[in-house]
Amino acid sequence: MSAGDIAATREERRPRGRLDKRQAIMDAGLRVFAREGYERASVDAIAAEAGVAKPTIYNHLGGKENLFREVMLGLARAANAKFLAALESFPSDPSGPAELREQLLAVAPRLVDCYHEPESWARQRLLYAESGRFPDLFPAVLAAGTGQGLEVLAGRLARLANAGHLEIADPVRAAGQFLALLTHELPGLSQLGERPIGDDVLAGVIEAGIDTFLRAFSPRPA
Amino acid sequence: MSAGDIAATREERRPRGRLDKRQAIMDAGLRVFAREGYERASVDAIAAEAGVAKPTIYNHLGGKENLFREVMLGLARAANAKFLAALESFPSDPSGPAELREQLLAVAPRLVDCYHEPESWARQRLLYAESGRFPDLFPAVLAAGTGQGLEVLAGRLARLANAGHLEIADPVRAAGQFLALLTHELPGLSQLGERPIGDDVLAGVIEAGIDTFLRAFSPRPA
DNA sequence: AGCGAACTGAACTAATCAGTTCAAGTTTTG
DNA sequence: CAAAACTTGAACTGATTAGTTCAGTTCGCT
Repeated sequence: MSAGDIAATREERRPRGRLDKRQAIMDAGLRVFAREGYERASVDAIAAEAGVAKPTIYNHLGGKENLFREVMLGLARAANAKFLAALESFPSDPSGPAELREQLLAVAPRLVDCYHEPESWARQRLLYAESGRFPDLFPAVLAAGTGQGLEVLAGRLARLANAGHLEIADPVRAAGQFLALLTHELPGLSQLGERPIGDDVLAGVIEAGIDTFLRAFSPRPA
Repeated sequence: MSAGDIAATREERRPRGRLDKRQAIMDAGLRVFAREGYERASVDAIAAEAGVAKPTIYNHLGGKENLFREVMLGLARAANAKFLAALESFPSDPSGPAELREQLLAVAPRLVDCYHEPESWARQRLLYAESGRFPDLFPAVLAAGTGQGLEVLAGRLARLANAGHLEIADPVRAAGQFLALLTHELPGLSQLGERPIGDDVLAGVIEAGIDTFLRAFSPRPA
């Protein structure tokens, strides 16, 4: 019972059944990978943190490499879902420039949040760290994650342009620039996610990004 | 002449001299760290690739952790020097908007190059990967590297604003946005440095970034 | 020449870890 | 209830690694 009571302090009741062992393993895998990195993360540590025996990991996920891949793809899918949900409140028919700015300022924090939450930092850092050893991971994560959101955002911008609220030649590129303007300071400010950013600082970054974007893409008076 | 020649140190006459062992170790360390990551890189492999016995590494650099730190700081310093050199040809007194744009388009590839060369990708990826285990590394690399360049670029922008060529409220923030607009597509396009980017594609990215920047920060007609 | 410092190669320690095996226990299901 | 499937803990293998030690070699310098 020496290994058990460590896990028992975290989960009050450990169902020995085989129900959601897989999800528990993936959750623990994410935590340990994020904390230690791929190489230093030991399968034993993941098993202990998941409250599961080591062979169970091999039963469900086949091994460390596959577990890592599944964790990363899960992160990408979750991030994409959250990003798309945030895009739901993207302005689609503002009454004028002032309302457009207001609505952009309202939705931007939700979009930036997608880049600033711990899972996003973990995803990005593990991706940067391990895309050398997992060459298929970067395209896969991009496809399941940010890539799709960028396309949808581009569509939203194109609609605004079509309605005369913006002047955009290349919506996909403009969407990338929009996100870059909103997020480029985050790595430095948050020390790659290891330090919180003050709400006022974040609001300043967002406002500056939105204003630069609007100055660049607002229709010019003829 | 002896410090830079890494390619020849393989099988050729190996100078047992004591002078450039340290640099050979750091060069080999960079290569192996970039190729394998910190954890997977073995000191034996670095010693072999440097053409040096293992104890020599411990004599010169004290151990794996310290070697890694030195490699990262060396990368940051070199990147900073190259960035500052590129900034020498940043426009300082253009005759008008057209020449300003032309001069920006001329200097931008040199700046973008600083972010697109292999050492830059290695630095960024190792920094993202290991800043959890080396918490002091991120601030140190930022201070020795990008941080300084950003300040200098901000100064250049402020001079342009002061001369009436641009309208900039916060030069440091504008400098960050300038670089973000120029570089935000690089990770995706180059697969974190593992694939080359076509010159025409890169030129398109640069032109789009410059144009967005200029539309946002050009003086408005009163 | 010759002294002292640096370098070498090789072996050695102590530790870690991925993945496997197995006997015994538990859950699910027919 | 009973068979089938899953889980557990624990031990074990095979391999790798950081860091150290040391006797002998080579180099720089006077």
